[in-house]
Amino acid sequence: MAVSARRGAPLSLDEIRSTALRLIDEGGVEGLSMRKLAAELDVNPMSLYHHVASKEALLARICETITVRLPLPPDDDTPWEEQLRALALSYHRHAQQHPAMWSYVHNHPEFVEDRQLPLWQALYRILRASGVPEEELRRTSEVLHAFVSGFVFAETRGHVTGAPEEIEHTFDIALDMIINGLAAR
Amino acid sequence: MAVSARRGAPLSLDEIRSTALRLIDEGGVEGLSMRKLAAELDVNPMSLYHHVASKEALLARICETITVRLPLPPDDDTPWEEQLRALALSYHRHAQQHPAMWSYVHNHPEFVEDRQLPLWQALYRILRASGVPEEELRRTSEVLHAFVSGFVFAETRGHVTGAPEEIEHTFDIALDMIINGLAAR
DNA sequence: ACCTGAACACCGTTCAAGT
DNA sequence: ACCTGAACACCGTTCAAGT
Repeated sequence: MAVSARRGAPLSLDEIRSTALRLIDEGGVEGLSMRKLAAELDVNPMSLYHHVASKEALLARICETITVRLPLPPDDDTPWEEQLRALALSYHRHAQQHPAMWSYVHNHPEFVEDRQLPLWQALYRILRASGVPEEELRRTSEVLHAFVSGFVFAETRGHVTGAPEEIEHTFDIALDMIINGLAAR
Repeated sequence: MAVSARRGAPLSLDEIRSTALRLIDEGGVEGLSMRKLAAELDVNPMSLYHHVASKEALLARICETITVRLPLPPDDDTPWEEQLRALALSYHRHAQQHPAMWSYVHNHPEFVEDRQLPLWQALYRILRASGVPEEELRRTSEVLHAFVSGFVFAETRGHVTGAPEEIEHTFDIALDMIINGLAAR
């Protein structure tokens, strides 16, 4: 039987992951170290490596979990403009909840590039509804994602100025530009 | 007189800066360490701190120099659409020359947020020509910058797929969307 | 004025050993 | 099976000492 030096339950991947996300929310990704995480879990640093191959692998796991949690607009018959807006707003809101982790995702798009992810499937569906031809879906979705995540990232970094309502308004303007640009295609 | 352990000329800020930029071009910002930089300059790591307050301060200096080097479209009477396109293309080309450093700038927009910088002055001028009212200049320029640098960053991170010509085409589409979105305002 | 060596307080991770 | 301690190869930076 494993001897836990700290409490009854043994260390679990889930516990590692959620504690790491909390520390990241509090102090940024650069503030997370395997040693601090272990201390927070009241465990030897090396114990973590029994559940996770490396720090990078742990961050990849966290990327997965927050990406999967992103709420998506329902597939109903509301106009595509509204659905696209809803998707972008959901992304925005979710990023504001975990800004440091979304910055990390933004810096490591490889963790989110799988086109089978619900995020991309939803975006494809909405773009099809807007009239984007099948062979342009990939390209157009890449552009839109770059725009939205670029904006959200800039906001996270304090590069969008003004009071909160003003920033909200700026985000609306950004969305209008995207939607107008798509419609004028 | 200072005793240089390595050669005739004493260490200079310029030499530190250009060598650091070269190392960053070769191995990314995360591949740069003060110790490696010192080794490359054939100098004791601590000598660097006589010319630069910290690693962060050095990176800030490098941000400045590459930002200033960005070529800007001339202030002539070509249509605003063309000038905006030229500015974005210049940004794009310049970022491709120093991708790692531009990624760093993207992650640290505070080094580039001074509105007196030629980059912003040029963008303001072009947006005025496009009919954006004075009180919307800041907001609109923030959105455009977020879009363009978001796209360029995604490309740098390999998140825009396809052969080089195809990526070029995707960038064109992105610019069309921005210009159409602006024109439809 | 400019440079240096030793030292401090951190990292991520390997490896052999414990239960 | 799970956990640990010591150790390795790195960091950025402070500080006192050299010329």
